[in-house]
Amino acid sequence: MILQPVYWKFIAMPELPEVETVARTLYPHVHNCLIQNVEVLRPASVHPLSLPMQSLCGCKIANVRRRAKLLIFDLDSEQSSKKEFGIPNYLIAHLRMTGRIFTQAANTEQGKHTRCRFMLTKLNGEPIQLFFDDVRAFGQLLAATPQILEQWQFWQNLGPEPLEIDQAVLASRLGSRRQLKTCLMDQKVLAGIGNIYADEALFQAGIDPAREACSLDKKETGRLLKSIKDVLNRSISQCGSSIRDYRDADGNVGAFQNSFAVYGRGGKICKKCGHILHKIRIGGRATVFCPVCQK
DNA sequence: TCCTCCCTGTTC
DNA sequence: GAACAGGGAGGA
Repeated sequence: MILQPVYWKFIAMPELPEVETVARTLYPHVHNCLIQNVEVLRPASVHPLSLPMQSLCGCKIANVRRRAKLLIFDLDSEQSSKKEFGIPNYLIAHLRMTGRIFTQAANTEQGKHTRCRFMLTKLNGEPIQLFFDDVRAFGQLLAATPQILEQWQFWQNLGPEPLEIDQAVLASRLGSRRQLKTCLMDQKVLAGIGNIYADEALFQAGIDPAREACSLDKKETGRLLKSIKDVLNRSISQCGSSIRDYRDADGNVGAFQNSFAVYGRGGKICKKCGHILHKIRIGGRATVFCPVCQK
């Protein structure tokens, strides 16, 4: 079944599992679509290193995939009509907090928070639109060549994908004395984990988020990696079902909240031991943990 | 290594 | 009408 745009356009706070889901569900809608025109409604939503968005005109979307929290459209640029701008190989979107990318009918008007819209045509000539909406306007689009990616420090510094590493790699990434949770959210250490999944993985592993990253022994590192992968994989698989559930929910757009053990549950009862969950700040971010279960 | 800022809708 | 949500840049 192909998910309709209305279901996945409401995903909030996109971390690795959410961006993965957007990539998978967007693919069938935009694969082989030709970019006919681009309208930038908020210039600051285009990354400073980006080629002009107009350079995307004439490019065909060959694939949609994820790296870290980035959504990447691989482009086939053979028919690019705006060669004077340079020819991009990728359109990359960082959704940050509230960014959303979704298709709409060709005659749909832009929304209040639409930052950029793309007019596309499918292989059969049918026109559709691709919207980039972003309430808090933190998200950015980047039309990039491989040369631009070489200059993009954030891209160059991205750590490994957490779903693809083994225990030895994780141990080597956690060598610093910084607080463990800060390290997990650092995209240079691991790519794709944000506040939600850091808290959830640390709870599942039973490890205190404020510990020094380098203080974990072998057993704890193994447990942490298992928990990270489990939380991410469960979310990726639940994501589909949660999104489908959304159809029946009455305006409640927070599809994943129901399965969180700690995130957003400060002051509530720990589902494992019944103790009150503590809420503190680590690295400037709200952090919820169980002082009994997490040592 | 840690803090502040960006941005706006929601909650208190 | 203030506090809060937070990823990452940039400065202390």
